[in-house]
Amino acid sequence: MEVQPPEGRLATGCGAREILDRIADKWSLYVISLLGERTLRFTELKRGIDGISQRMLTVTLRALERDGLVSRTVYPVMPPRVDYTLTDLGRTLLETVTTLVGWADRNLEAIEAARADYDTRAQALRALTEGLPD
Amino acid sequence: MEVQPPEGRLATGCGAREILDRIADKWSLYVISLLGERTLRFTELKRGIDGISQRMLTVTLRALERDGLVSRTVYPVMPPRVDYTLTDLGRTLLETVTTLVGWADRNLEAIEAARADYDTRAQALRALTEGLPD
DNA sequence: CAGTATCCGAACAGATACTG
DNA sequence: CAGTATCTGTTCGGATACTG
Repeated sequence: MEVQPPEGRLATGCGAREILDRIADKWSLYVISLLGERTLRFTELKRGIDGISQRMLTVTLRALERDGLVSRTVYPVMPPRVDYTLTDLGRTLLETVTTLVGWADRNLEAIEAARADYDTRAQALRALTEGLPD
Repeated sequence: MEVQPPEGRLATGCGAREILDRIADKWSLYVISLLGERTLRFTELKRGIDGISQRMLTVTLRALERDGLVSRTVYPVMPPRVDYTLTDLGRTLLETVTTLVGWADRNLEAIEAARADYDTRAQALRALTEGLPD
């Protein structure tokens, strides 16, 4: 993978925005992270992603499959068995996604502190404005 | 920043999910990317992010400010002037975000090809199923 | 097990009008 | 310039019921 000289600044105007919106949502990030470790079945993914509903997992997996990031293998057995794994393209995303997820994990407290601080200030400001004439 | 041994697997269950959902949306990513280059004013950001509405830019900036990723400086002049810049915390996100945005940019075509392929297969499958008895 | 289908409330996001 | 406020259509996403 070489450097892309003609890129330079962000292509905010082009179709990259739509792509980003697809892959950079919380469920997709977690699916990619988990599949980065190994191939998983539907239920394993569901158990691995706390709080995801069956519907959202299905929707997310279909979108990732459509985008060519995840491949889906159906075994015609009873009970059914479906394996999900990252494609080569999907694997090129893995490092970035892992970094991002790790960042969120490490900076959880800092962000929550910032929020508490912001909320306190906002409330203090509101108290000052309270009952003031227009 | 040292390695975090107790992390190990993904903390999918904890509050990191909510954090990810906040920062990993298309507008936040673009705002962070742009502010990574330099401090910008509201209108400069708006012009730099193609397709964002005034409302969404405001909402996004407020959220990023609340999370302690972006700082907002108001100059009490007329006409008003407000500068937005990344905080130290925000700057720790920059490299990852830049990588992600760059990835989306570079792989636009591959993804669109995958989609076209998927859609073709889906349609072919539907054609086979067409009019079949239950 | 691995889904699909449907319903429905909640959150999101654009358009528009107004303001210090 | 840099917003806020409001209204409204759209999408998201959970709950539930059903299936090969």
